[in-house]
Amino acid sequence: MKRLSPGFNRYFSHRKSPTLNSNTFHNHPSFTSNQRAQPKPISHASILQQVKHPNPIKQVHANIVTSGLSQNIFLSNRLTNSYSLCGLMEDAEHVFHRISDKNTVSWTILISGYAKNHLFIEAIEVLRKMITVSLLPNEITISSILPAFGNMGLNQMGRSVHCFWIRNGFATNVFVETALVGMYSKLGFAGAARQVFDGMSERNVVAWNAMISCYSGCGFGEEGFRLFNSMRREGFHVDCFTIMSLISASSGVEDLRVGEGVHGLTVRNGVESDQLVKTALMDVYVNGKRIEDAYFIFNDMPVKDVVAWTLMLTAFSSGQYWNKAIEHFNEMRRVEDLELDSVALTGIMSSCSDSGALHQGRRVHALAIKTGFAHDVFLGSAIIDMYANCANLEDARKYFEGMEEKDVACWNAMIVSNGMNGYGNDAVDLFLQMKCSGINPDESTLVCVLCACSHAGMVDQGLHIFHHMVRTWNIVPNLRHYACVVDLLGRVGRLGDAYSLVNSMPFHPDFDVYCALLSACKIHGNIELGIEISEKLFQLEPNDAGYYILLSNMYALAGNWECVKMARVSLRSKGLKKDPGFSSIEIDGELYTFMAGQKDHPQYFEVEGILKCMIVRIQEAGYVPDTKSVLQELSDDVKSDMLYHHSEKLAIAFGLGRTKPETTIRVTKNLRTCNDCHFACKFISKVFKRVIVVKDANRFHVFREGVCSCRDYW
DNA sequence: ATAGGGTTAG
Repeated sequence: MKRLSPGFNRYFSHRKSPTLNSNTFHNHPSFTSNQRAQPKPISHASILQQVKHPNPIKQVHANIVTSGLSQNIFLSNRLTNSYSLCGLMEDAEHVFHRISDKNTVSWTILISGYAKNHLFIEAIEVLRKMITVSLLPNEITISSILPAFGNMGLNQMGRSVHCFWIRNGFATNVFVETALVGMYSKLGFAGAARQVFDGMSERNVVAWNAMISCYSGCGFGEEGFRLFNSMRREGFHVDCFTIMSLISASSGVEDLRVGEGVHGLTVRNGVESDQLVKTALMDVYVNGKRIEDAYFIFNDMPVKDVVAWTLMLTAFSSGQYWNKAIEHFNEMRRVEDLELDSVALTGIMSSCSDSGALHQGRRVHALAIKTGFAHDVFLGSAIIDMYANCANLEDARKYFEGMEEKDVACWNAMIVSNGMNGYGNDAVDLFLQMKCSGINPDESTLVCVLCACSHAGMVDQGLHIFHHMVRTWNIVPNLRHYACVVDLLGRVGRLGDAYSLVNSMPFHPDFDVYCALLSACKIHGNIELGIEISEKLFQLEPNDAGYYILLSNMYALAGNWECVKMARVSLRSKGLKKDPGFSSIEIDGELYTFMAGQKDHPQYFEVEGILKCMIVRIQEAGYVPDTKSVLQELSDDVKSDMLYHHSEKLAIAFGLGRTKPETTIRVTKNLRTCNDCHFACKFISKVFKRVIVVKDANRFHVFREGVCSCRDYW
């Protein structure tokens, strides 16, 4: 017998210090009194059962071969299973193929192995081969293959296997039925899942959990909670899987009290120490924008894994605490034994993208290269997005062209990047190239191309692509697409066409559609239609601050200050707040964020003088404050002062003071930039001989020598 | 030998 390698030791987690020599198998704790009858197979098998890492499995494998036991079907099956469990499907296949008389168990192990490794097509293929050699799948084979149909959306195949099961008159089996519930749940057929569930003669916790998670996954969270109550009435013990399903049921509910209730349940059922439960709870609070509560749970975790760290990172990023996100990421890198993965890198990359932090983004890109993740397509699309969002289309393009593998998301990111910069023709070219390279456009592609056409005023092109994609790519247009087309038509002034599209499309118009129409009304001065749309929006969602603002802005444009006041008062009486506008600028790798009128900003003393000087200089060059941009009834002096303190101007003034002459100034704004700031930026670029890049919520504006890249069309 | 759970981009 060959000696096992010393590395074998550390894979025995349950044994403190096994002495490893050829006697190990015989000394193994699971070794029982029948050792004399069949000593070797049992010891090999029991070791295989406990070992979860590739190397010791290979050792045992070699040992089996050298002991002349390779034809033992029981051992070969176990070996196939061990390889499958640690993801080595090639080795599993290898062992499987050497079994001369494969039985149902051998086939089932291989099928379940592929399914567990999410190789569903392979799993189905093995099942097909199994049937061709005239072996009938048993109840375990069936429960192993069902998830494959669910995950692949293979509705027909799943149903036919379900029929096969019934036709063959197998006795009811809780595993198969639970797997059927899971399959129908993944396919989105909550009704079919419930039918199976109701027909079960025996139900265990797993079956209840599967049904509850089905409801929460299909968006029927309340039904999930109702089922949970029945489950408790019937006396079933709640485990952490139940809690996980309830958490995901509650994360769809806006009312955070539901989430808090589940948090309480978690504590009462003693599963609050589970790592996954904690992470899921963090997610509930993150979704409810209660980042401090999430942070509390995070800090309370005795062991923080990379997922928890990453979730916290994206929480800071989504809350626009960008510096905190960067700080958190740096902290994360210092944690010992915490390996960064592509998800973590993608998280920080998209944070850099959202904040316009180009230097930080470059650092993360370098880190991605160093850690070998630079070719991950997920991270790749985030890298493209980051360069493009930081007004660096050239680097986005360079990276994109160097990519070995591009998926549809990478193409979409590149198309949208061109669109945001106003390069409509390039965006359309990319779209055509994408089709030539064999990548199928998806629903987002259509959005990206339509936006690009819209920004560039390419109405006919846009309409053509819309109709073409719907006809030949069988893309079913959704509300987002209609909003893009409304925008496309509205921007160039075809308000009538836009309006009749809104009335004839097969959906009730939503926020995006009305907003597209409304902004067209604003651009083209159709106040009457604008007020009509604003009121519709207002009725749609009377508790959203955004709609009050829109309505009041429309009244302001019409000069109806009475109505403006009414809208503002009702806004305040409901205690609603609108999202404040802010602009950020990155200087020496640090982000500075300014809010409009924020005179208590730590850098305000530094900005104040430069700002005053900047305003005077551009006024000399012909700038006049556009007081119409202030949508409140105030004196012109007060209006001008408000305009001078818009967040973009504060950030630009700060940038002028902190950077060398001729350096490009890049500012990122969370909302759309106003008319006055746009007007002022042209003068600033000319007077101070600077290129100014303003990224607003919509697109890029590159101001150079008094002209903007958007050609005043946004 | 069999079923159910957390993070990321467009």
